[in-house]
Amino acid sequence: MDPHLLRTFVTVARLASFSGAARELGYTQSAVSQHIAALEGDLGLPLLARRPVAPTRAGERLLEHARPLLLRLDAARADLTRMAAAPAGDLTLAAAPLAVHPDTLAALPATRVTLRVLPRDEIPAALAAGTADLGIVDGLAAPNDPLRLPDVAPLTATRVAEAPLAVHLPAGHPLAHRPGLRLGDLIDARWLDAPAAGLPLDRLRAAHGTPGFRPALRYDGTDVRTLTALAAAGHGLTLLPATIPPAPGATAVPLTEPRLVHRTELLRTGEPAGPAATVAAALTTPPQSARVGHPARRG
Amino acid sequence: MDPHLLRTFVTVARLASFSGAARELGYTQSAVSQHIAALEGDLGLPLLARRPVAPTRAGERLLEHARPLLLRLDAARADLTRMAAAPAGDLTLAAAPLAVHPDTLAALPATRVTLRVLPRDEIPAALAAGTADLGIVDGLAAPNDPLRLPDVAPLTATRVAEAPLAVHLPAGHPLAHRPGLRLGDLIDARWLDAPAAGLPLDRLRAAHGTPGFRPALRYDGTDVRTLTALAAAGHGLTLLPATIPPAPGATAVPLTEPRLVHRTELLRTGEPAGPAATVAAALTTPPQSARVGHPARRG
DNA sequence: TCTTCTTACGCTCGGCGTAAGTATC
DNA sequence: GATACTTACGCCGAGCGTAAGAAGA
Repeated sequence: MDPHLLRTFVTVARLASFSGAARELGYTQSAVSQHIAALEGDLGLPLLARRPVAPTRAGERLLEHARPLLLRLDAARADLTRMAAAPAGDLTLAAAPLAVHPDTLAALPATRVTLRVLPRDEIPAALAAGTADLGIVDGLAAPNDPLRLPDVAPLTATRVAEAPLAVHLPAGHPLAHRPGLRLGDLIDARWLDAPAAGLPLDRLRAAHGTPGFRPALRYDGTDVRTLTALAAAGHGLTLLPATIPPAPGATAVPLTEPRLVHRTELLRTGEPAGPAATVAAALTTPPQSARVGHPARRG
Repeated sequence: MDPHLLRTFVTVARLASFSGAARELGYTQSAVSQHIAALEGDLGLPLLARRPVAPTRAGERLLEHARPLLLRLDAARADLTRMAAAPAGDLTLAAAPLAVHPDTLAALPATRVTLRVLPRDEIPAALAAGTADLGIVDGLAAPNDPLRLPDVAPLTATRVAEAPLAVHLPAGHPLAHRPGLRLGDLIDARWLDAPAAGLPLDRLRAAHGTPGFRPALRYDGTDVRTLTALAAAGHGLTLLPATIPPAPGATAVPLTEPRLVHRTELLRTGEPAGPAATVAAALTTPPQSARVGHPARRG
């Protein structure tokens, strides 16, 4: 269960080739073969079928363990070496598209800050890898509930804001003139599938406890204006924080049921220091802090 | 970043002693010293202060990474070796106290099942370690929201049931005759702190977004009847699923605000097989399934 | 001075590469 | 017979223990 062996195993499984993995990792074919043999011997299970190379059931299972394990291992190393590199003075902030909001932008100092907009899922990894010093993530949540975040490293999350939600519909839509909408009214509609820029449809399904919310057009970019424009053009509905204005030709109708909010949280690794601390303080109204990324996180 | 080195580091930090760690791990003092030196050299950071032995800031940070990492590594090994040990025929089910409900018990076959009641936090680890074949966990959640679970291994969670909530108060309590209660009415009350048997107070604070819910008596056991008895005796309030009858001398008043439910989920590792599959099927109404324990879990 | 961590040094064994072997297409 | 994984074997270095050294109580 040496990480080197696991890394080799994951690579072999991904490339479905021993020799390919050897090339990629800078080993000889022989070494890769020995790695896999060592793992299989250690666990007492065949992990890979040869010719063609494909994981066995046990191998599949090991992959599910190994991938997040290696991710966390890399994150740990990156986090620590970054600590050694010391405060650089400049600050990089990784933000989810919907988390970029006038209020948050106002809290930033004018200079020495780099703002990077990333899909929300990649933000914890960016923090863990040291690509960013602070992160702003967002998501759907019950009021005052913390967000659920991928667990790649020990991160501290602090509430920044919560906003009500609204559904963007083209002006001609039959429901466009309602004062408010329930999610249940919209299960059968076609929805824009924009997990990077907008809110993932899975979260809607989970919130309502049904399948449905069928995807229409998919958009993988991170541009929110594109998303509102697509909604205005009738390519599908989208649920956004009420702070986002609808594009011309569209209406934003408040969501009344269930009681969900669009929540944004500030994410940081360990204790913030230097310029990160000031920005973090500016972004967060008193506390609402909870540690995430740990079994004992609700302690 | 070899796991052996990490394990040594964690042990040294825990015992605050190189020689103690050496004894516990079966190394010589010298080897432990070399392990720590190797880690510090690799990361370029001092991790431990000597004399007295205590982690530095970087060391603290590494501990936060290393502990869950080693936990997952052990879980992976245990999971795989258990896979090798093959289906034993007998079935062990690890359940959180509040998850033991007549309905769930009715779904169990009469024989060849061992039921172990554990604190809810230990159940994922028990599954990962192979101490149990299936788990039943519970918690507070918004309706149709999945539970948040510690992330020690790739586990599959399936909804079993959701129940409304009720506050148990002694019969003489001023609020005991209300038809329903809001959580906000009870912030300043004294609460039973029983994280193993009942619901952790932290979850109440998170749900209501305030501190408060001050702990009165703490109870660390897993016996629900003890908990209801303590509430009846006036040692503090407690929030329980409405399916749990109050003890004599207490009343259970439904919780109306916020809209939370007591949710129970079935937990299993990988694909269920053998007797575990039948029990799993009996416990779960159609699907409501979501994978947990993975960065990509909301994919 | 005693305890505890560090450093020096030699040995062993794990793990890599080279090269020969074997199985599958 | 070509390709791709396995096995044999020798070499090097990582990592352990023994033992001597240094530093704090």
